[in-house]
Amino acid sequence: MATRGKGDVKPTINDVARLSGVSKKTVSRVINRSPLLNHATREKVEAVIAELGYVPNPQARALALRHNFVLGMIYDNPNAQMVLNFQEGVLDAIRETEFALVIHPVDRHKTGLFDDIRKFIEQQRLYGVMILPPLSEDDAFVSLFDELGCRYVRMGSAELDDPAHLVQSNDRQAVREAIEFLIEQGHRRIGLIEGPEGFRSALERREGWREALQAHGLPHGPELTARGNYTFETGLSAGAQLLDQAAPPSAIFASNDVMAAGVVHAARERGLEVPGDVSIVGFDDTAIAATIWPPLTTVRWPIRSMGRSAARKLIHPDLAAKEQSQFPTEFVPRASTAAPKA
Amino acid sequence: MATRGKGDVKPTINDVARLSGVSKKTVSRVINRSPLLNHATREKVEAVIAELGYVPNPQARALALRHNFVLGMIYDNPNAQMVLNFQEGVLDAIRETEFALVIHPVDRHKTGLFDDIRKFIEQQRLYGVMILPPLSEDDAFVSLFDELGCRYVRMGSAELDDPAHLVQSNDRQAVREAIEFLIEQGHRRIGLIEGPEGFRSALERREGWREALQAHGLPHGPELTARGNYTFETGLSAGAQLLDQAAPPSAIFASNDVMAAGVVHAARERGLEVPGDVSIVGFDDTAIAATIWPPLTTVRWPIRSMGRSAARKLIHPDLAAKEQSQFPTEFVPRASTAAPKA
DNA sequence: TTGTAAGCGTTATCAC
DNA sequence: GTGATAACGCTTACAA
Repeated sequence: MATRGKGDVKPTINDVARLSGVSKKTVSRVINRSPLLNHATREKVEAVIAELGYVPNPQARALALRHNFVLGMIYDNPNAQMVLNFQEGVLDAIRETEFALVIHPVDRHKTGLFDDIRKFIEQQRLYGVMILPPLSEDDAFVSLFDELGCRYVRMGSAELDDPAHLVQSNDRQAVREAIEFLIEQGHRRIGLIEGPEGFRSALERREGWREALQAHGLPHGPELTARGNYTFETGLSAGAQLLDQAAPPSAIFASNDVMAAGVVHAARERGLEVPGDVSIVGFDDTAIAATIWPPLTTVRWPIRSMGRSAARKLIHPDLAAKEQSQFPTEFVPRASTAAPKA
Repeated sequence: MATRGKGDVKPTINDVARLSGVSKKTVSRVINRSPLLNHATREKVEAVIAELGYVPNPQARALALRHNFVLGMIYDNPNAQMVLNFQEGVLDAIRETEFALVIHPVDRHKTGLFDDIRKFIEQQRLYGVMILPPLSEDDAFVSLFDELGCRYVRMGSAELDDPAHLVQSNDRQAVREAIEFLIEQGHRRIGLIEGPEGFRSALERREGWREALQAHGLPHGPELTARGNYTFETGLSAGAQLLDQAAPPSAIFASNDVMAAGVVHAARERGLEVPGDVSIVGFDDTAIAATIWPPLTTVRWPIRSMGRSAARKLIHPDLAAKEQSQFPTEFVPRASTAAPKA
């Protein structure tokens, strides 16, 4: 294995030490930016490092330091696009750094979840982890991270933790604004496709819907809601449930884009025009929002920015508390909404 | 950092050796499944390992072995869903193993791409890498991997390498079958939205289209083709180009699903019914295929299986050459295709 | 079949 | 400020 090619003997710290006439330890000090170091010595060593093209061996450092320069991403999410967007944000942040990203999807319904995560962190000697909803909403994991002495950042839809350990959106307010928009267009019966039970995002989005309707004295009873689990199929069936009523809503807010796409299908299957007969609003602004017909009015969830920030908070723990931890959503009106017919 | 909690001193190989009354080396032999080992000794050591809950330290192994138990995934792809699917396949394969996955997106137009990849492999001391199209189509990378003594597997749309280093689909044949389907439905003018220049997949899919039409003596000239780059927007504009002609095609094959979604939009913008006025076929069968309206007829690209197999080939190099390296596509007829009107 | 000694390339300790 | 020396936890010679 690993038959390394030609003149491929990479320089080590010993080579640098020898050529610059100092000890290993001094070279190590240069690498680790130790403050107590003679300026001249540092420059001399840095010159040799540059000349040799020396790069410290991460495995050796990991062994000595007892941690790797690796960030972990832990998730169990039905929304693939969200995971991918977050991941891209993280990669934005670690580009040009010495850090790498290892991803660790889990099944939250499986027994042994805790041991699995513990093993992952201990084995990889992670520098820090990022945890995505809905797992991030469970404080028990935080205890685990603390016990393992592992930095962490949670992503969530509400204020789950202090700013040093959190990147969040304000889903409740975002949905409130979306519903206000529908009300201004003249809608009076506005349905809700709720997300899965136990998801904080589902709860926040539902409350946003409720608060807006309540503030305007509009109906928000259970006959106007149906539950899905963030998949296309459940959006389809929940949409059907709402549209098949005697007095169907003139607008429907679905708690994410794929479910909204399902509602569009449900409407079409019934010969209903979107937005002519029913307006539809989603949440996420993932790729499908602009891809389906009609283009979907939705709320842009700044997942990529959150991923970027989460990684930065882990890499620079000193700045973590100061850096932004709340990320604004943006309402994106497209063609799936219009004033109601009559 | 890394203030490790309570009674958290993890057992090392020395503890195991001491408690089982053998040398470190013998324990090491047990861990590495050395064949020349007394059965009784092995059992004794394994008992102690189990009792202690000992797990070898991967960082120490990495240092001694000069490679990590880490697989790398290198890509630069406009198709996020494809990347994610492949990634999930890889994760399927490494679950329950000691391997981890680190992902490494790159920009193929950036200078220093080679150095970037070289650095990535050397730094992480990767066990092996998987490389996705279009990068995988460039033999120059193979030379790099060989030079670095790094195992690799390429993913592609045609026969790019020997089976030990390849997971592939046969896109040409897959498209040929899809076009045959349209011809059987009665279509005579069938347009093509081609993928970006320099992509082998784009070429193979175009040739599949051309071969099928040629075999049936049907037109396949440049007036029936337009080029996109696998994005929604280019699908939209290329679709417009085809549909705005004096004699527009009655069916259009788009080289991937998102472009097909763009064509659907282009048709709608012109008041054309899908599939009434124009049938549309995509390629990939990613999530959006079933999500858009009407549900998209497409070719299922077995990306996840390919990812799974790629990882397996890296982990078990001895089996790599024997394991399947060609993965069958599947034609998925849905509602976006029908017989032409007149 | 098993053990001893010497690395692997870094960082930590503690003198000077 | 800087440098010996001993870790870190494992594997690879090479012996026995």
